[in-house]
Amino acid sequence: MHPAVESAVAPIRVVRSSRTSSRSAEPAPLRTQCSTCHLRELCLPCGLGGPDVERLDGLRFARRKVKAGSTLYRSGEKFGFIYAVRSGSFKSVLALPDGREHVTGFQLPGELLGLDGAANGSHASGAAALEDSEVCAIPYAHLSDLAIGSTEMQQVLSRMMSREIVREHSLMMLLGSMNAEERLAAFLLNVSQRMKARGYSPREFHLRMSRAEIGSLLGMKLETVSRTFSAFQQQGLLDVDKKHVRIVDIDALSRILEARVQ
Amino acid sequence: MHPAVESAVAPIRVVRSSRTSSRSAEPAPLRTQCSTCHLRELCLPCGLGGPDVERLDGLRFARRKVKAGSTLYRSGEKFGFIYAVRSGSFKSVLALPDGREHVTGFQLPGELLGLDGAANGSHASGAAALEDSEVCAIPYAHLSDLAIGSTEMQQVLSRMMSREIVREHSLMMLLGSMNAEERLAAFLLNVSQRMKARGYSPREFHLRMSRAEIGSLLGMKLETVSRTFSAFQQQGLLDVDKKHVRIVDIDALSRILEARVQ
DNA sequence: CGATTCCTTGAGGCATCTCAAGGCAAGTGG
DNA sequence: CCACTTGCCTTGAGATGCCTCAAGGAATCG
Repeated sequence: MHPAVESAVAPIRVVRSSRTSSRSAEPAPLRTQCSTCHLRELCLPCGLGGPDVERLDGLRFARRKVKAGSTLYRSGEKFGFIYAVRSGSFKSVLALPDGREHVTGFQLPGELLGLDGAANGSHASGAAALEDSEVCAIPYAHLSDLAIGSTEMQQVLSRMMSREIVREHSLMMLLGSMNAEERLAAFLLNVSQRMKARGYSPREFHLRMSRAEIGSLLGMKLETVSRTFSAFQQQGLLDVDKKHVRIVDIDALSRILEARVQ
Repeated sequence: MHPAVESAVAPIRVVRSSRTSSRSAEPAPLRTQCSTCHLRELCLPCGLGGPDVERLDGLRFARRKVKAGSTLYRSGEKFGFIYAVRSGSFKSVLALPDGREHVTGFQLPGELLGLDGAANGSHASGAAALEDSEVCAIPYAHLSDLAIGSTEMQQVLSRMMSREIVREHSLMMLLGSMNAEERLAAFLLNVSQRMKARGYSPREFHLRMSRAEIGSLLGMKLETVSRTFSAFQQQGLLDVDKKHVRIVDIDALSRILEARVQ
């Protein structure tokens, strides 16, 4: 990732949608209001009513830019914020004592980072930007305060956490019982779906992460990731050029999973 | 653990604090109060103050017995409760469409079940008792209500969820980058530690789950689990007799992990 | 323009899976 | 009480999918 990653790659830009531009964005200092954010529906898992959003607005979250390759927070760091990706993308990593790391997830705009910190008051994993990115830094204490008065807000908070649990469930599933092709197919379909949810093409996208990072997430070596990409291309499922991926036959890709999961 | 696990194993009983015995426990119908529960410190992750515990007591959670092998809830079922294991033990499983299942965790007394249900209002995984067991059924809505008034209660809730996230992190780590011996060593050390936290011997215990279930959790076939047990025994690390395990050389077992995780 | 990073591909090795057989313990019915 | 079934565990032998090691190419960066 990082500096280099962009390369001659995709022009597909991340976020940046319609209604943002005119107000509150440009001359704004570095604060954000949820009510005017186009990622609102993605960040706040469903049904947060008007009054609650207004209260959220009261907090006016600070934004924070993160350069490609630099970290948003590190493993072991004190937990104070959860972060919502505004633009760009991140990886979550568990650091091993010896300096190696294990990727536990990639985050796209509208997705949350840092939820694991609530367990002990310090982050179990770290997060690093895969490209120049921006986040909303949400003070966890403030969020908790808001939740004290509101069932809804309370539930949103729980739902966010629970979602993370469910997400990891399926990753465990993948790591525990799939072969290389199934893993990569699952990964690609997952990315595809998330891109779609963000209004991008589900059939064509740029992976901001390296083969090694994909491998780390999926529990395989980078060579195997590369070979599996090649295999998919040969089978006519994908069109791959480095980090640019076009899904040619999404049904066949799905069938790879169904074959195993039946 | 409890009833059965004890067997020839550890006599060290769990918590059992001072003020418990005399009141409210015996003739109780099938309701429980947290304040008098010896698993309190395990269920409620740290620091829930007096007033909050009192409010919890007001809920008087229903108990529920679950026969060995029967399910507490199934994947897809409507989410209404979270459960705290009182006695016995459980497995959490993700059901695959074809009927097979993947174990995502084992729960001991004082541990919680069902947290994944908050994401969508229905359980992503199911839970089944590994032996005759008993749980507290905690209505999620009531818990949320309590949390509305209390920062502390609110945080306990979040902490419980976050813990689950952290727990799954390490399982992903295991599944993603360890070999068979490391996986089993990690599993055994984890069980050992949890037994210890419950006042049982960390060196000798009964595994209530089958080789196949351990394998499912750890991402290996039952034969490999069996072979790895045998290997550990030959290396003088364990004394294994079916489900009864005695850890002979816990340091060597730890070193197996450190070798990889360095 | 050399250094660096990342990706691809090949060849061979090994860890784990697959398939198969047998043992042990508990439960069941005659 | 014994024959039989059933479920679970163990162990062996062979197959294989992924890893390891290695080399080369392409793009980026300073």
